[in-house]
Amino acid sequence: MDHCSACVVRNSAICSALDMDEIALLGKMGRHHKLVAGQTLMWEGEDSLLVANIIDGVLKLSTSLADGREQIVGVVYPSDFIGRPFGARTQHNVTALTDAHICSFSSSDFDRFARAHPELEHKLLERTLAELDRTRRWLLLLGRMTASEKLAHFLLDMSARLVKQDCRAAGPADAFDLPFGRQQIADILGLTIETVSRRLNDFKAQGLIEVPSRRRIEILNRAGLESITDAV
Amino acid sequence: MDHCSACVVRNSAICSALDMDEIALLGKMGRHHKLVAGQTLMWEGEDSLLVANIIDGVLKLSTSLADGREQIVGVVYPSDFIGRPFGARTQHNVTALTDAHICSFSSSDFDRFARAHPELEHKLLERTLAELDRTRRWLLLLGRMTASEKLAHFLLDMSARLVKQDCRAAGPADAFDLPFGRQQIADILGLTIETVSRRLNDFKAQGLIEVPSRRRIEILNRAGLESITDAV
DNA sequence: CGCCTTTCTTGACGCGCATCAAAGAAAGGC
DNA sequence: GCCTTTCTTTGATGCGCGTCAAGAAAGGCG
Repeated sequence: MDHCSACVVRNSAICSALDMDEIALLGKMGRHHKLVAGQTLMWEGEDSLLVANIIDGVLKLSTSLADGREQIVGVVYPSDFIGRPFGARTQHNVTALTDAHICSFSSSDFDRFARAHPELEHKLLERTLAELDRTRRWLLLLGRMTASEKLAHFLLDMSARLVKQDCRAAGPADAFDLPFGRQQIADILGLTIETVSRRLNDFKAQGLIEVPSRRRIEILNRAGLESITDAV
Repeated sequence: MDHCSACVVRNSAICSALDMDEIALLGKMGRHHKLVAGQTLMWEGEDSLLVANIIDGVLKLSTSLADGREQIVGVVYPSDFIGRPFGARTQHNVTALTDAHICSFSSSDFDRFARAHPELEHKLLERTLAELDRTRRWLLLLGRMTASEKLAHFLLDMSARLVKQDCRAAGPADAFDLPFGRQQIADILGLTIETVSRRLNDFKAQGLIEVPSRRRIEILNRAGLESITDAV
């Protein structure tokens, strides 16, 4: 796979830990893959057979209860890594939210390669530590915040992640398109779709945001949103 | 520090990745430390100056909001590892729940040593991946479970972790002492202390558990508790 | 042992968010 | 273009859990 030299995430994915020769070696084991929005790549509970780098698109990690209640436990973006190396069972579903490109490896191939390349493992460790920090902050959100606080937090977080890559000419500075529908926002924040809709309209009524189309958000008053998350 | 050869967690802590020579080297950098119950070892937001292995005792990781709401985001037991290697800021408070012994290292010493010893980093990676899996399941609990489901889950989880090390002669099989007070259980589950107390008494009234003293739990009907967590 | 502090329980009450229901808006198919 | 399907909004209602307020039990300590 000589795609690697042209890969758009080559300098930000974990591959950046490797030199040219190593990349070539790893590249031979990788398979480029295309996912359509809605497609599920891995299922909760099944053996962990593959891992992958996200080249393009957004995917969700989710778990659910027997009666259908669902919780999104992670969202991954280009250059992120998905899958569970080192022999455990997959703990959550992995589903594409948008059309996506990934570069996948067989778990066993990847595990073997990683153990032989400490720099790669180190990169993976740093990513995993950062993801653990982020997930722990999320516990605070789910366990202790009100619906408004959750949503304000969510919007600010999304703007931090999404604004840069959104280069629409017109419109105010803090504008972006969410890769989520209302139900998915609810599944991220531990709310119902109705509550998400209502609080979003409250924000609109307060002049904090504008919602020109279903998935588009424009932040009109960032300080106002921040004051909601400040937890006086 | 020649304590290492006599260390009780030597075969289960991350040190188990190392051979005798390496352990001796790492041991020289480590300092044995004693904590009393309630003592806070690290503070949210401060620079990450040390990491440590837990030798004995139980500690909590917690974050809080400006108005005092608190969420426990992790609980660590003997042989677990605490602190944030590789240069980030500490994201949560670390507080001893019981008297505790730890073996601590300066972050910078440890980072340098770890980067030079891939086997150690690998062990740390496996631990971090497992902790991330556990934390993500916790998201499901906080985001989507009712108070009773949360508590039943909690009790079963605690029994899995605590029963083995509790060798009190008398009493039924599934008996253990929690290292938590009611408030701490509430802070783990995203509830209030009153709700914890009420649901616990419900379980008692249903004959599922017995609570002979404040911190002691005896599971009388495990299947009954499990059916609560099954989410029909 | 008695006093004091801390922790836990119990009750009354109300709010926030879920639930149930239905209408409205956007998107996709042909 | 119209029709169907899917997603979102809006309204009415109710329950679960939080909040507020005592009171009871358990520890700690002189």
